[in-house]
Amino acid sequence: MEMAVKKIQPLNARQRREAAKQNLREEILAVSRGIIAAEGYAALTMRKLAERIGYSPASLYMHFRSREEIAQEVSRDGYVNLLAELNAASTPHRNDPAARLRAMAGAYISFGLKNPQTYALIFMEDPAYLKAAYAEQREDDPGTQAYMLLVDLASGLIAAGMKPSKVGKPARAVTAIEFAEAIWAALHGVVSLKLTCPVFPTSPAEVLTDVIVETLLVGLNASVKKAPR
Amino acid sequence: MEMAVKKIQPLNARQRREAAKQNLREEILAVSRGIIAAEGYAALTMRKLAERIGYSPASLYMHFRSREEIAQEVSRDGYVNLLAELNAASTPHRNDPAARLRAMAGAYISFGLKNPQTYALIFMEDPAYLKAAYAEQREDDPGTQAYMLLVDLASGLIAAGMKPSKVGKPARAVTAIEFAEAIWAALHGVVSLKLTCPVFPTSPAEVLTDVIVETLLVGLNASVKKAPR
DNA sequence: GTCTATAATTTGATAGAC
DNA sequence: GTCTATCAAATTATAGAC
Repeated sequence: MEMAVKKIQPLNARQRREAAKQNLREEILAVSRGIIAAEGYAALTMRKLAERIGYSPASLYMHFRSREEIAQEVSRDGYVNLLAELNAASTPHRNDPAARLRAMAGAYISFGLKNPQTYALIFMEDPAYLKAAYAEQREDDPGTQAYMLLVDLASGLIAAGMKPSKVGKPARAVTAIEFAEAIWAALHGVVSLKLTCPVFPTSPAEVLTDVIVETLLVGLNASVKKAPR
Repeated sequence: MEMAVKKIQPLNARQRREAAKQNLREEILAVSRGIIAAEGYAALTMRKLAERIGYSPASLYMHFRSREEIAQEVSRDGYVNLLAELNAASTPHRNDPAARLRAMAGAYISFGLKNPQTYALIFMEDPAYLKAAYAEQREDDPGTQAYMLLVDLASGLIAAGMKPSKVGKPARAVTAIEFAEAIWAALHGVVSLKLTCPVFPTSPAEVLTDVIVETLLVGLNASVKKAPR
């Protein structure tokens, strides 16, 4: 009985301190996400950030070493959301690689267009501050997981006989990693061009994506017909 | 006789002033190109620029309204070079659309990888200062010409029966502009990803380009076989 | 832990002497 | 046209009081 009560009791002083510190850290991140999403990474200044959370600029440095460390965390958070959308698009089409490609491609450009500033932070910002994040290459890193999901998509296409054209001389088969990276690059091109160029391309991102994906699929299907059955 | 001598005579005061002013303007641009090419647009500060040309910062404002105006000129210059390389790649393959696509794609990513900072200035920088340039849409603008060259490439492919897969619902044929922009976006994705991401993609840009271009070509060729002859 | 105050720097752009 | 000197405005980050 006593023990049960004890477990429900409020946190002790030390725990409360820890919780408060954790909460403030989370609030800093939440506000940072908001600023970046609305105005971009360049607009994330320590002064503005401090003002919005109701603390002084100096206090921020109790929770983060630097502005870049905040950017790293926000970036990681963006990867989490991207991964979630890619997973949601991928899951219903486990047994249909072509449909899976269409769905994931749509989810990718949709994410980029709906979260332009976050997308820019992750993929289009000067990458110096991301090196640390990439250097880890931990398996639970959401960016790594999104990457692996793309590789899995490419593997599925290849396994179904939908192989990209051979490349190089002498000609050799394309690996799943190369295939995945090629797909990623093409999609990234659509999103990033839309985000940076004010007038070009004139066509909607969805149309450009369709042109690329559907024409690639025709090319891939050509290899299916030739494959032994 | 007098007249002939007159024509050879040194410039008068006014002409010399004009020439000197023009020369200084060109020197400012040349040094700016160098700084941007070596260190990127962010490193182009008026102080550094003034120091390198041996004038004071204030003097720069006699020749350019602002830093952005310099960026516009350098950007235009980059377009001139890009256009030249695209033209050189295109010309030998006027009668072979597929070979022309391969050559132009190679020239495009080669330009981007060899001139990363200039490429970033043109296509990846915050585009506010480019709006003026784009707004003109003059026919002699090198950027517009490069764009039109791509559209011509797409037109050539389509005319040869190499049509991209239909898109939308109800399905409709892809226009040359959409096709050109899709190709451009995919190539831009390869270059820009290589320039901003330190570790991904792991595959060389040339391989990614090959995967995209060659697989697209298979898809395009599929439409040729179906075409009436 | 949080604050005030400020250091230290860098920037684009300008005023006025010459 | 060019210079010196400086403005005005940002920025990140820190020192020291409380």
